Amino acid sequence: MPELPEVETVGRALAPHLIGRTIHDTEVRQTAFRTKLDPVHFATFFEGETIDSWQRHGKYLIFSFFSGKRFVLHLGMSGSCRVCDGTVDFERHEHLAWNFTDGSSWRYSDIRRFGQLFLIESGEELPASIRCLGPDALSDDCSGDYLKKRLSGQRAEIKCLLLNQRILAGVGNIYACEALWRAGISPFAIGDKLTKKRLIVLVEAIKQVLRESVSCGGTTIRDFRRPDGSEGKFVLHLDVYGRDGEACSRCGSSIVQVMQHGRSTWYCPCCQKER
DNA sequence: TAAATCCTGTCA
DNA sequence: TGACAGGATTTA
Repeated sequence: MPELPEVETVGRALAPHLIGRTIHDTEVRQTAFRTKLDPVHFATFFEGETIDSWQRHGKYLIFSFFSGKRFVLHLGMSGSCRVCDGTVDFERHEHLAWNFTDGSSWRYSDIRRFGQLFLIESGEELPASIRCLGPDALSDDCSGDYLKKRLSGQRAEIKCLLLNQRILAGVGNIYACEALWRAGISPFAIGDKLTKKRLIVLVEAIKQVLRESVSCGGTTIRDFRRPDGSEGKFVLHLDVYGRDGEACSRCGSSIVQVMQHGRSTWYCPCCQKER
């Protein structure tokens, strides 16, 4: 699913259609997501609420209402949103709708239903899973200094550590592979053993690849769609992800795919070094 | 720290 | 038909 650039793309595209709009009612066609949804609570929570602002932390979108309530959405592996006219037919995996008083409708579809939705009352704190997130990967708090301290004593491989949202929020499988390639760091390097100098390079690579992807509207591998239905174009700029057998664009060696703790990793064995 | 799990779809 | 898919949590 959506990693940081895809979530940012969704938030930016939705914002003009949501901010300042008032929800008239909702439709719930499916309740079984990662977080089970109570349709009655869902309906009463949103009715009459007007959206004030949105923000993103890692892969989570947080919508705030003027009332002080908040709605947190995580797109899981296959979640996507669109805004359409309220009279438009639901698509096969379109499970939720927020119908605005102006006749438009915000739809949420999620093929695999791994999405998470949290309804936060005014004054209530965010769920622990969000409070425990590491700094957003694009924020100033994400620095070589921070990573050096945070990875101290971490004996896992750096690829796996980058996927840990409690360390850094927003990086997923695609951008972990891409950032490590850009930084010339092996996915098998042990977190604790990376020098501060190399972590500074890594942080810059992470931010660079994320920013470039945001400017391309994210990466579409298969499911991801921007709210206007278009695909994320960063797929054209991937150097290693999904490119096993192809030549490394830096050194010409063959890109290799391996399974690393249950997730695919693509890397160049020649120019990505453990030390 | 690793594997299993939630679910549907696609590809080899 | 089985393996795998952009994720995160629970369990062993």
